[in-house]
Amino acid sequence: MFTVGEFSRLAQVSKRLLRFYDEIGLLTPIQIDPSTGYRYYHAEQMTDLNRILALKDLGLSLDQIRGLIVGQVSSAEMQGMLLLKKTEIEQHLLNEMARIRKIESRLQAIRSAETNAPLNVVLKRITAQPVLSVRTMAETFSVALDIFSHIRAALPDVAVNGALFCMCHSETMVDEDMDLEIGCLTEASNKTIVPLRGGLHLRPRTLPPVETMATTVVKGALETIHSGYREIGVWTAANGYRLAGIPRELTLQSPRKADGSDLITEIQFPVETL
Amino acid sequence: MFTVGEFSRLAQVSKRLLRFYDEIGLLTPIQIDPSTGYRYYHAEQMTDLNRILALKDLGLSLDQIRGLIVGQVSSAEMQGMLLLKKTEIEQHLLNEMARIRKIESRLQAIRSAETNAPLNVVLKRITAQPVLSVRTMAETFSVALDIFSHIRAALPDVAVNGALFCMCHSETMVDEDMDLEIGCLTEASNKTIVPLRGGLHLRPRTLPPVETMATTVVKGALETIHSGYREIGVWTAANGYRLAGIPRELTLQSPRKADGSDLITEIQFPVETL
DNA sequence: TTGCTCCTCACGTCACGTGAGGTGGC
DNA sequence: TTGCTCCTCACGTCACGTGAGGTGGC
Repeated sequence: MFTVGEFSRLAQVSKRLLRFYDEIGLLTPIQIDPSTGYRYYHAEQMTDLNRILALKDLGLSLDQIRGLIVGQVSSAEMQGMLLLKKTEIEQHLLNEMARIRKIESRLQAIRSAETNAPLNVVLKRITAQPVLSVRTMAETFSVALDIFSHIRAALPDVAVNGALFCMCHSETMVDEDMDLEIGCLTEASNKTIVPLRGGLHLRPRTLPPVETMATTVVKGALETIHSGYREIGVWTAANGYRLAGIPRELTLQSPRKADGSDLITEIQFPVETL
Repeated sequence: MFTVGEFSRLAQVSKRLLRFYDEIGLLTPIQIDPSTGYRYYHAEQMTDLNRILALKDLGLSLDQIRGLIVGQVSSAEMQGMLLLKKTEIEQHLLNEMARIRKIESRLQAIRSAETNAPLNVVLKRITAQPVLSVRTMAETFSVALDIFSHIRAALPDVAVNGALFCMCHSETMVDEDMDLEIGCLTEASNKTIVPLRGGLHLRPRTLPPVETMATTVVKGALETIHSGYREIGVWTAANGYRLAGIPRELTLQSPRKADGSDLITEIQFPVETL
């Protein structure tokens, strides 16, 4: 029979841990003095404690361990739990390795540039986006700009909220004869069709969700937006990803200055791991 | 200018996160309505948020990130933090891989035995142990048993507390001509020398700490204790460790029955990773 | 009026660590 | 009496998630 202090020293765990396991009913001392509340442990309980510690070491939660101790679990269920835990840890390992790659690419960037460059690219999971949009062929870039202003004219409040977007469905990234989709974010319930100047119509649609988007925010006129694409390209290569799909450009702030230098755009590019 | 709801949708994060980052001063909206408390975010703040998310993605804590944002950190310091984080994660990876090996060996044990065998072996870090001990050559096993009973006679209270231990310093694990160290755990302040029957003396000493001990608890007479050693041997091999040093046997409960079947012993075996 | 968004508490999460404040036996 | 152990609260950790309960504008 050992007191908490003795038992904790022999087991090389903290007294607090023993009291805590008593409190949550994981390991109750065989005897508790009713007047003083002193806990007394028996030598055989070391086996129980070891079992708990071993299961904890496998990564199971105390709740799961209690389940194993009280309700007898079949070996099949035990296998299931362990397999589940194993895949969980394996997934975790992959994430951690990706994290290391990111850190390394960051370190590389610091060393090569000797500057604390802004850290712009972030991975995000993007949910399905209800939009009102129009898809059309644009021979030149100014056609796209015209459609933008037509939308702003038709939906003045949207122009303020800055939820316009643009996608280029063309395979090649040329600046002429582009298959463009242009529109604005909306709610799922909005099913209206909005006519635009020039005979085009905004129609309701839902952009599919994307598991991993590499995103970055660019401030400046449309002509400078390629810098954002370059940044995403460099980042994905350095971090073990590859571009996978067509990008979206999201206007966070429409320009008010004549030169468009106060435009703020978020670029979203689907990526996948190599 | 966006409200929390709009900004959270655009950024694909929760509103709670934005309010929380405001609360802890990580990302304050550029404007807060004094009467309603409504938060308003500017499009440019998306860049700040992205920076925070990117740093978080590297594994930095919000506290560290705030440090980076408020007090400008030099690129050298940044490198230091990232390198530290990287080694931290690498260590973590090793631990997780060891955990997977343990799970696999557990699964193997379940499948081969088709039984939910007791899970006995636990790794522990053992601190330095102040002891009173005697070291001597024992020709036969019964000499060791005699020394045990001499110690119990000299220190009756220790016999109750069950803190006797035994180590075999001999290289080979034969049962004759063993270089034995036998004694009991004590406090660091205890510097007494205890004479035993037979002319031997217990002297104060400190057993060195051991980083990783594979430990198991065995109930039964001394003759059955080899089962514990076998268990540790199998376990270490299956989990990617190797025996490294001399084991300790710790008596958790001295036998009171004549056949010694109520003896409870903990075996501690130093191990290291392969 | 109904529905929608906004707000501020404030508890819950997970497995304990760390005092605070008090007691009992040598 | 001093020192040591034991006890029971109860807060802190980390980064939010999740209601509860109430408000303001269409």
